[in-house]
Amino acid sequence: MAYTIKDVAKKAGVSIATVSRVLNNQPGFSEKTKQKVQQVIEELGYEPNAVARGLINNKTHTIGVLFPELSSMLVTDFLNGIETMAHELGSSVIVCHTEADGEKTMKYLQLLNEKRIDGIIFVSAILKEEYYNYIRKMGIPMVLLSTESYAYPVPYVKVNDQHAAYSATKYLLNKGHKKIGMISGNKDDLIAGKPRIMGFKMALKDSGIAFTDNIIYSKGFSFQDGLDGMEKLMKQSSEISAIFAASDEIAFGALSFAYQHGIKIPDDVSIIGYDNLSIAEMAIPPLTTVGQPLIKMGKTAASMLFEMLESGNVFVENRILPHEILERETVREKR
Amino acid sequence: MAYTIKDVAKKAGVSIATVSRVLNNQPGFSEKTKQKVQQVIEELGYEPNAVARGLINNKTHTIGVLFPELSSMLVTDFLNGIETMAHELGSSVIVCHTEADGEKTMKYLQLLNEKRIDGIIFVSAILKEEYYNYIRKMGIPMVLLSTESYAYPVPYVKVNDQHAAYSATKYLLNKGHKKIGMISGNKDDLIAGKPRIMGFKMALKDSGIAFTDNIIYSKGFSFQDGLDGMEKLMKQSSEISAIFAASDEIAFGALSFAYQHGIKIPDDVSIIGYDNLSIAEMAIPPLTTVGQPLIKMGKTAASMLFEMLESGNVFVENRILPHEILERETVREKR
DNA sequence: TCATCCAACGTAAACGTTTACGTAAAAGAG
DNA sequence: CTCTTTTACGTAAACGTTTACGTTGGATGA
Repeated sequence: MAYTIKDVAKKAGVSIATVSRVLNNQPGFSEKTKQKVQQVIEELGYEPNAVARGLINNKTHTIGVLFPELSSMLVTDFLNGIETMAHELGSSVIVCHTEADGEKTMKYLQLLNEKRIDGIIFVSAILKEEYYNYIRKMGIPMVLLSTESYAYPVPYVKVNDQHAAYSATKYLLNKGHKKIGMISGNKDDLIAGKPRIMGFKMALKDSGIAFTDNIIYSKGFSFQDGLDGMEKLMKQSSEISAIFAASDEIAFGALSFAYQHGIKIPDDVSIIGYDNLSIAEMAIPPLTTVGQPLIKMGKTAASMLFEMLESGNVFVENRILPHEILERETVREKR
Repeated sequence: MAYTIKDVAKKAGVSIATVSRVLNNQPGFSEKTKQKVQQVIEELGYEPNAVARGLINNKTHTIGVLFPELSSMLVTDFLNGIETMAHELGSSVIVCHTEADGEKTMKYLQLLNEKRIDGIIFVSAILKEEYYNYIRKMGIPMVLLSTESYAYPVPYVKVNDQHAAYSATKYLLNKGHKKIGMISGNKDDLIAGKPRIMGFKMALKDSGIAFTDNIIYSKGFSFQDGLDGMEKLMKQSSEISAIFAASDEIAFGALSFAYQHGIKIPDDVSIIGYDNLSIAEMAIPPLTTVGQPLIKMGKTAASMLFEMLESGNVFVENRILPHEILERETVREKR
């Protein structure tokens, strides 16, 4: 059994209150007793029980992070950022992966509630009414990462998807491309799907390019979607010279399809992705992409949460982090 | 404030002991009171406080996972497996990334100790004496994932690296290759480095092929190591027709270098990787590799931990999971 | 010198559970 | 019908902390 504060108190010849006081550096003890107590703590290797502390302080120094899936490559960087910041601020993080399943999500929320975590970061999924209501009842702060809620006042950290998509498309236009296609994600996805499509369309329109239906609508943002999307796009509008892929994984799929069918990238077709996953620069050829600052986003989400925790405010400013175009080798100037 | 067991007891007109009994399904209450209590619980939306439970039961239903880094792509799948199994068995997982830093690791261990977690999974790093001693003192079970300890009796789950490397090399040999090179990881890494080198050498030897120094020793297992390794290897022994890369990331680096320098894969040189990361099949061309069952390994590590927790044993059988060769398109028969 | 104040503690209640123990009533045995 | 056993509870202690409150003893002030 681990030593308790009582053991320390007895051995140091003081009361547990005094031990607690030096532990928490609260006034009410002399230098001499401080020395003595700390010496005993050292000797015994005593370490306070965070569970007991949590019970009385109503604070567990633990936050929960809800991911729809752990297989996506985005989460690694998000988690990295979150964990780094949380640990810096003295908290631990519990990961949950909900598989985008409503029932599972509720189970996780219940679990996290029972564990009395201090706050929640909700990642890359839509915040359903059921979730929101439950978390409200829990009475703890929450922030959304890489998603936002139109229905509920929950602070979020994101990049501006529409703007980023606009930039990506504009980048292709500036390179002289006129016939540009897009392999989009799910157009019914109001967070990551539609805005990127909107940005794409808007850039074309602003450049005075007549919009010819060059958008392939996929189910998701996966490699397979890219593979399928590229096939459809090539069949449907073979004259295009550049493609905006709504995610890096889609871009990889497109790249793969191109490779399999002798389409040279970027000689025949240019491709720009979206996300800047760590593997983007490992692609062949290295993928030009509009990057989200993934780790930074994770860190930001965590600090927002702690800001709310400290201030006691239920809300905090949203953060729109800047995107950035990483020029690599999948886009070529069109003469 | 959330409701407590007292609120339930009062409203149901029973004592807190009775509420606790129906909560834990322990004998000592009638069907009628059970109904009543459950109804009140439902009405109030009461959920037990796991912190208080943890204090008295000395069990937090939380395990800790220590990763050296969260950026490697291996961890996603490991974490996925661990989290899935842990949640299935009613526990949460706290992630820690130590950045392979001794001091940080000790800090994390201390934190986990204070939080009174039930067990630890230690991933992909060497178990230093300091760590081991500390965890022993914590008095909780631990299992090693994708690593093992020669010095201490800690159960582990791994694939047989040497055997897997042997298989990979043999696979190349069976395809008719005679001049085979290897881009290895760190040869001083006794867990993931040396065994793979040994397996490689042994396969060559068993096939009666004179060993010519065709091994490039890298610092790690990264993309950059693959890029550099491939360059060195091509310079040093340009006549080789096949390469065994000690990790998929190294293989990606090699692929990239080959692409940049007009070396055709697999026409000029065949490459086999190691790990079977999810992105292996997204590579161009899709990467032939010897696969570790990453998710399965994570799940296995978790179940071993829970087996130890339930049985109270400090040890449990090690698990060597089978590897498997995934034939894709980076290896070609040599005529 | 004596009242006052403050630093330096100790005591005990509280946090929300679980559980050993006690007790009254119901059920069963003879 | 009485005695014993069982069922269905309630009471209170315990888990390891924090903290409000009370109690010292010495320093300070007049």
